[in-house]
Amino acid sequence: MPKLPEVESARAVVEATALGRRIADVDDSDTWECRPHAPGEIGEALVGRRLTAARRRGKSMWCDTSGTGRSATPGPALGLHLGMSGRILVTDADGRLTEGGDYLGRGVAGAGRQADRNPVWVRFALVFEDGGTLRLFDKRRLGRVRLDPEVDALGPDVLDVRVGEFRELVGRGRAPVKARLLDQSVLAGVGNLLADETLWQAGIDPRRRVDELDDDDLSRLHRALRRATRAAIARGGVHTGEVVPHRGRGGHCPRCGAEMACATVGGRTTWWCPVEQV
DNA sequence: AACAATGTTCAGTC
DNA sequence: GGACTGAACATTGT
Repeated sequence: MPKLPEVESARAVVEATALGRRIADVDDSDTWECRPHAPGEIGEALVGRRLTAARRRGKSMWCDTSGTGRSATPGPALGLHLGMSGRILVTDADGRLTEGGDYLGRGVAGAGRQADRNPVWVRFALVFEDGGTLRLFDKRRLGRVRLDPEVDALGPDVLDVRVGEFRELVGRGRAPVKARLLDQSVLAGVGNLLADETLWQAGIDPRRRVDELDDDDLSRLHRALRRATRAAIARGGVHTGEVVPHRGRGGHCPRCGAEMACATVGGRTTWWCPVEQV
């Protein structure tokens, strides 16, 4: 379930395994995943080019592309949004995974490592001249592939904002604090689970309006967000959080044992500890 | 078998 | 008119 940490892992894999390989063919036939492009449009723009960089901002990821043999002018960027269930696999000429080619990265034996590789879930693919591939598996089909994605509308990446800027961005307005954390135009990269984990660690009720938070609240929130994000990246996913596994009916706060509360906040299912989060 | 879940987008409301 | 809310979207697991 890709959130920022998974996207960062995928980006690192693409950077390590897919750059510099000449694109010989493109499967962009899935018109939903590749909307609003027509079939063949992405292929036409990319064949003959190479990926030159893999970038990420929040949960958005994209690759820069090189010129072709004829022209040195760089090609369009290739946006690869993983949505909710997207995974990227890179293979070599023999069809084997290139070293590190699983988005989970090294050393993480996540559940579904094999399960999510059903061929029918390949929604987009690059075929390299050397016979290898870069494939986007996306079970739930909420991902998106597009040329020159709009990334300017996104706020700064979670890990790039320091306390001062964080207070300024998050403290503005009067939305519930969780809704603000989820707003990608304010801060890029926080998903539903990471928001819950962060608020639990900071001891803040997700329904609190941001204009009711003081500097100390915002500082704690900032620290908790950085900590939760880095931990999730290091461990290979948001699901490794401290409180995330206790979301769900009958769950209890892993610190105080109180029964977790549940409501819709910011349009998303939200779980929190009604005792410690105030 | 109906429904919850997930992130983004878009239409709508205040 | 900016800030905010809620539903739609596709698909699958429960």
